[in-house]
Amino acid sequence: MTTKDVGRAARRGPYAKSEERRRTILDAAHEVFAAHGYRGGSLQDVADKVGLSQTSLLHYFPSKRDLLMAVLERRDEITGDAFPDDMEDGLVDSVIRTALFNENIPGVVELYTVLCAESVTDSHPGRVYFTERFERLRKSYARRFAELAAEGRLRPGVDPDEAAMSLVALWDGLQTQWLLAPEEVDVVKGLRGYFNLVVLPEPSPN
Amino acid sequence: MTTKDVGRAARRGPYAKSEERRRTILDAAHEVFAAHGYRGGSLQDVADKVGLSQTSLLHYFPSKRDLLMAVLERRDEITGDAFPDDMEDGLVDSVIRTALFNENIPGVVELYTVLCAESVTDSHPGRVYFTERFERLRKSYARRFAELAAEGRLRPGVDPDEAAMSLVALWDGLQTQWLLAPEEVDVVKGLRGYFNLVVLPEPSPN
DNA sequence: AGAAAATTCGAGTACCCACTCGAATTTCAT
DNA sequence: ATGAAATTCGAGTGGGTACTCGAATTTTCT
Repeated sequence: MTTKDVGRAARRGPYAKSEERRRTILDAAHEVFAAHGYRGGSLQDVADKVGLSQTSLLHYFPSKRDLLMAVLERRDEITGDAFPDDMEDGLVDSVIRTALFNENIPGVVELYTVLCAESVTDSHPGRVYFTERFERLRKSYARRFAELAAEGRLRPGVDPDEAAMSLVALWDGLQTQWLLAPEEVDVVKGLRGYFNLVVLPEPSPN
Repeated sequence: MTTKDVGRAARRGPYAKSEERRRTILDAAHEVFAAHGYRGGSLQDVADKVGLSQTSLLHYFPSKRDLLMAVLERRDEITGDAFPDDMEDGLVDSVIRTALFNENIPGVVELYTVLCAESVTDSHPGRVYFTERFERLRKSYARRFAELAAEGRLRPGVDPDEAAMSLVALWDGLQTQWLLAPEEVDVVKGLRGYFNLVVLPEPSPN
């Protein structure tokens, strides 16, 4: 027997198309939550977008809350920011590259921005996700800034922890302004400006 | 005749307690929208908090949208940030003072943060308010930074417009992180750090 | 005091919400 | 092929939503 058979029932895995269906649903939910927020978006909206009944949707994700959590996990997969450490690039280059990449996926940025602020409201299911995300990001960037400091490439007087906190804040704030006025706000420019203030140029090898 | 009398009707102003009622309702709506967002908060919640029927509430504010706009206007009155120019203080001091003040009114900060991000979603009634607010803030701060630059107190290479955009972004981003982790994030510290990087100390009068 | 206007509310409307239940249909391992 | 599991859905449940309507009550002006 390949699987547990409690009594005499034989469990069978999900069918072939199942995984693809789940991805389709997640993409639709991603759109809906980005456009209307978690509270403003409905399961019916998502089901309609997939071309599925609301009931069938709930077969894959047993509650709206579960759907949201899955969408947030998928967002992490798309952006790959769950592991901001394992880059070979330096801090500056990796941040700028991601920011440039984000310019092409405004929907993902919108989802992030909308849900992040919504999550500070009472008993929002995304609250833990964002709290932990910020904690992780601050720690990760603080380490990178500390490395730069050790190389003498951090401007004297700058605290790595504070720089990390500020970098995350600046980035998020710029994205919010960019979503409201894409023509007038340049996220990458703002981040470059901050790095120019904080990290000193690499010493020429003389 | 003191007022227009179309036909023969004699208009009478609102009664004595009316204005106070309106303020009470606005305060309750402020709380509700901060705690649950615009979409998540209901007129019933607000009415319950005031101790009024939902119908009576709609006598004062004919729609939920109107109520939100009134709340946003009231927020401006509270923080007085509609006129960030007419301060006698310097840019740095006035920003830091406001940030210190905000530490005592987390509810106002929460309302602002939640509604701002929510307003980037489809056809949100607050969208215009926040778009215009950002435009106004960026222009105002850019002028202040330009004044500093004229006095030789802006670090060389720093663009006033970019600094204004970044200051607003940093401030908002710090507030978001502060709401999610008040013990770990210090908004004032982050802002001071940025000013230390960007504006040079006043030349001693020798 | 009397009348009109402002305020209050109970009841109702039409609609949307997340979620459940039971049954029909499709897939797939044997 | 066949039977059991996975998938789908129609119908319903209980509840909430913003908002309307008509009438009762309270306030204010004359």
